[in-house]
Amino acid sequence: MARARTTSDVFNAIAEPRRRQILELLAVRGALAVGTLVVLLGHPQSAVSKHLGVLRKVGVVAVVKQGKQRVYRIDAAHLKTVHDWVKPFEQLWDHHLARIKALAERRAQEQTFVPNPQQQKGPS
Amino acid sequence: MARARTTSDVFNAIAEPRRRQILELLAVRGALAVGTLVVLLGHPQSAVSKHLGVLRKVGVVAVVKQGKQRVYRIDAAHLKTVHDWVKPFEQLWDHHLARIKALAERRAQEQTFVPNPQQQKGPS
DNA sequence: ATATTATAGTCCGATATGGGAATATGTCAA
DNA sequence: TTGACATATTCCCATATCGGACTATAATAT
Repeated sequence: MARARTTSDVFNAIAEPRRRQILELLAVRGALAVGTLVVLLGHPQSAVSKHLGVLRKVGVVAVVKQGKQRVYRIDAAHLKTVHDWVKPFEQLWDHHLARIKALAERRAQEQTFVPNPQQQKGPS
Repeated sequence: MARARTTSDVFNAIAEPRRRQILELLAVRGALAVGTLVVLLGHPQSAVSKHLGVLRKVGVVAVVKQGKQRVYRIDAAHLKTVHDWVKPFEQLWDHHLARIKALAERRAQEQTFVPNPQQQKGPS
């Protein structure tokens, strides 16, 4: 098996910096035609279209034909997926949990509970 | 150029589902030795170690030697990067912005302002 | 010193990029 | 119809995986 498809997941889709940049622009300006994005980003049209293609397949952006242009806008629902995932980690940096972390670290030793030590293959 | 390194970015690091799973476990249990993770995840030790390696290089986890075990814990600061990035998009789904989106879409037409139409190569 | 345990790292192979160039498709205009 | 414009798609290629099997390294026990 190789690396996962960029179109398999929002997480994979936003791993690419340029794709994130596109989303940022769409968020700020509301909706943009490909040509506008090409100008704003300064990347070749080919690249922009391909990135938009990935974002489209994942569902994080939606298109609307408008004459010969295609206007893209964000479909934030899928970004919410990412948000919902990181959100729970918030507490780990929000509060000064440094001390609690240290505590957990010490506790990890006794808790290590390795039921089946040195197991090379996963269980059925 | 090919795909970006998984170690280049937190975004790239968390693109992998198993890596996300590891972070979830570490968040809940506080800190865990590799062996424990191997058991909990059911993946071969080799794979777990490699994923931990990626997370380590990105800085989202930290290790502490404890005898012959290595106890990993989350270093949430780097996850905050992701959080800070998606956060601004929150408003796009929080409120029923459907109408506003539609408005922006219509507005996009006039606003399309393509200063240099059909530009295959990016500017210097 | 030697064996054992806990992890990390290497080698291999199949696969999915992402960029550039060129081309295809689709839409409107004359 | 023919042509120009806006986008999407295809080709080619260098590269970075991810998993599995195996090996190397480190720490502890005997």
